[in-house]
Amino acid sequence: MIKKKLSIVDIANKLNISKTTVSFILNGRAREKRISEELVERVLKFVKEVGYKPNSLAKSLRTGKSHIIGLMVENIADPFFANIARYIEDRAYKNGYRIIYCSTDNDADKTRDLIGMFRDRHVDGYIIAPPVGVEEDIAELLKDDLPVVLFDRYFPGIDCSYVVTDNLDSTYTATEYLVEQGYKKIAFITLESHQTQMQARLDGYKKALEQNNLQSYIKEVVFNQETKLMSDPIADFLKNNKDLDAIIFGTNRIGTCGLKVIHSMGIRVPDDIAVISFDDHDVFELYSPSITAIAQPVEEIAANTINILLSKLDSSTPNTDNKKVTLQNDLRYRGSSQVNAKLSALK
Amino acid sequence: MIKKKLSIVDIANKLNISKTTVSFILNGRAREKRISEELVERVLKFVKEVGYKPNSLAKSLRTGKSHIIGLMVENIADPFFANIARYIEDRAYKNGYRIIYCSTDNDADKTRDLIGMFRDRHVDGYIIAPPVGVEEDIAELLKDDLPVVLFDRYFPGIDCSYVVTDNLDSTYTATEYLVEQGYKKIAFITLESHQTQMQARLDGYKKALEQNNLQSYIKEVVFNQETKLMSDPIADFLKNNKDLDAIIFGTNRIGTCGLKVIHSMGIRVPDDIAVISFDDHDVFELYSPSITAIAQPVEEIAANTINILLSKLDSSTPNTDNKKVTLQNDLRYRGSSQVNAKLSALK
DNA sequence: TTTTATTGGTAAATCGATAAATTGATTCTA
DNA sequence: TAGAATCAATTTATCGATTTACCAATAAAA
Repeated sequence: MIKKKLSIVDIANKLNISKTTVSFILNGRAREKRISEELVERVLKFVKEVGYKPNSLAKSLRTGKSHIIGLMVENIADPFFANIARYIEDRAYKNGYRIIYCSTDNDADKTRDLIGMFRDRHVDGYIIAPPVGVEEDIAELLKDDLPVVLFDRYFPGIDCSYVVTDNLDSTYTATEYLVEQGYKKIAFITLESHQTQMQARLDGYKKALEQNNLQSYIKEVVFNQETKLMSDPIADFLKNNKDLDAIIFGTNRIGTCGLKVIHSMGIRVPDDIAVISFDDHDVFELYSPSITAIAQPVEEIAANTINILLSKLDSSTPNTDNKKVTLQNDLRYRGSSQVNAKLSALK
Repeated sequence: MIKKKLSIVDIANKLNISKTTVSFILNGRAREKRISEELVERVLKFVKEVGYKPNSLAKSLRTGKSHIIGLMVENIADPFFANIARYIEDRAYKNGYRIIYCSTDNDADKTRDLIGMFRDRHVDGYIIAPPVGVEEDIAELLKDDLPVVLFDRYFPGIDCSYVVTDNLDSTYTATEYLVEQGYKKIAFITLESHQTQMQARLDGYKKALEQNNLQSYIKEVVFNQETKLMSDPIADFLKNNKDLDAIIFGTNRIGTCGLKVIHSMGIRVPDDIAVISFDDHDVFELYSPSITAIAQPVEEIAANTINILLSKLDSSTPNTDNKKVTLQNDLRYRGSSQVNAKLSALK
């Protein structure tokens, strides 16, 4: 007893009318097409009765619209991206859009491949946290007039909508804050990356140090899913720089990883060393004493991103210029730097 | 200069051959269809030259296969689900499948709607962490011979493949462990839920207490995205049960939330109270002293799930019986219970 | 009276692929 | 030498929708 799925033709046949009429009615074009109230009702009633739902593949093929948004994040397992994905998914869903997502791993080749796959699935819009190396592919999408919004990072040379945060300013402020508290040997441990946001974070740190004539201690770690491959270099770095009095971590991932290293080396926070991390995370809040963090406004980032895309997708709004949004981060001062601040004030 | 996308007809016309021939060649059926080597090469070369890629919508419409897997998790922002999603995505990608995902929020109506949407997009297979209330919808999918794998929970009454962990056994062991350490007033704080896995966790706790003739202290909290709405009831519960000496949390979400409450109330772990949480999380490892956790084998869960689905999708393997997998959890003993254990041994 | 509009629809083309049936020329087989 | 098989593709149907073009009958306008 295989219940074959009904098609619009079946509906039309059952009602002895043409499929065109059914299509018009189902697409709300009945009035426009002057179809009688009586027939409209009869069709709607029947359609509801048998639970007919139009095949969206066929629909997409004909209309060119898929009502799917392609979302490319660096790694869906990263809480920062997972939270953004969650918010975007919700807003999209409420607007009749679905999400196909994938993780790029910051791999340009993989990303290129994925963009290609999104294209031939005719996704209606693209939300991308792009890795370095896909500039041309993004440019290509734009050239073909496809709606694209970048987030977390962007390409300075390309005129494309994006939503980012003020990374430089945040690390600058955080570093200045540490300097004011009396810290002199402040390290910046970050991921090796040429992405705009990571560069800006580094630049903010450098700028603050330069202005205060302090030496910089920079450690760039290659990202790896395998935590150990990231911990070991950090441990080495700390061993070689025993006199550091503060560390700023460039991402939440490296922050939690760094904390584990610090922990295992028996270094006390903040008595031995003060810590600030980019991105907030439950770990930083619950660490004892809690860790100062640069919190990105996750919801705001997501909301801005999806809103820009939805307005591009909404054909009723004129295709305005690309929106470039930079949001402010929130420096959440917590015990890890403050307690020590008090201590050092007593010295 | 709008570069209209090429179709198979354009290719055929340009080469003065039939589109069917092109289709056969592109689908590797050239030999089978005895098409001359020379022509095959000419077509492949040309296709590569102009960068033609078949429209997968049209393909899906005709073949009924979409090469998309529908993934439904409770909440993609939950690290447990995000990590599973990540692994599944990778394996799927390597096998030529893409993922459409969505968060159910454990809402049966929303889930039903999403299943419907997956269906009319003709996803090839379904991976679902199902909320209570969609039994019939799952049964319907199975009746129509669609490949489905459930994970994290399942429906005892439905013959469907699933991958879960031994929840009952884990909380039983954890509770027994606390009892052995001398704890007497052990609370179980969990989410209000009728899902199999949550019930099993509760049952394991109850079983251990009963066997030891101890009183149970159970607090069920309604899940809410808004953390405060979960912290307040927990705080009330703790205030009303000041003499508790240990707590087991039913999920990572409620565990971190509970820790924050404990923290803000000035209760010390493990000196005042011992803590064990279901699901492991960076927070539990980094908390000081670190917290014992029941770690679910995330990768194994994901690997089993996607493997079962892929083998169902692989038409070459005969459609065997449904696989029902129960994996063992890993009880990671850490300071939060051990340190106190030593203390209480000294008393 | 002829033209134009309105009414209430329908038939056929189209989207871009795959699958089934067919073709005409040659070669093999009984 | 009639019939079958092989070759190398081609023509046509199909998937399930939307969209364009059209139609016959009547009413209104010029």
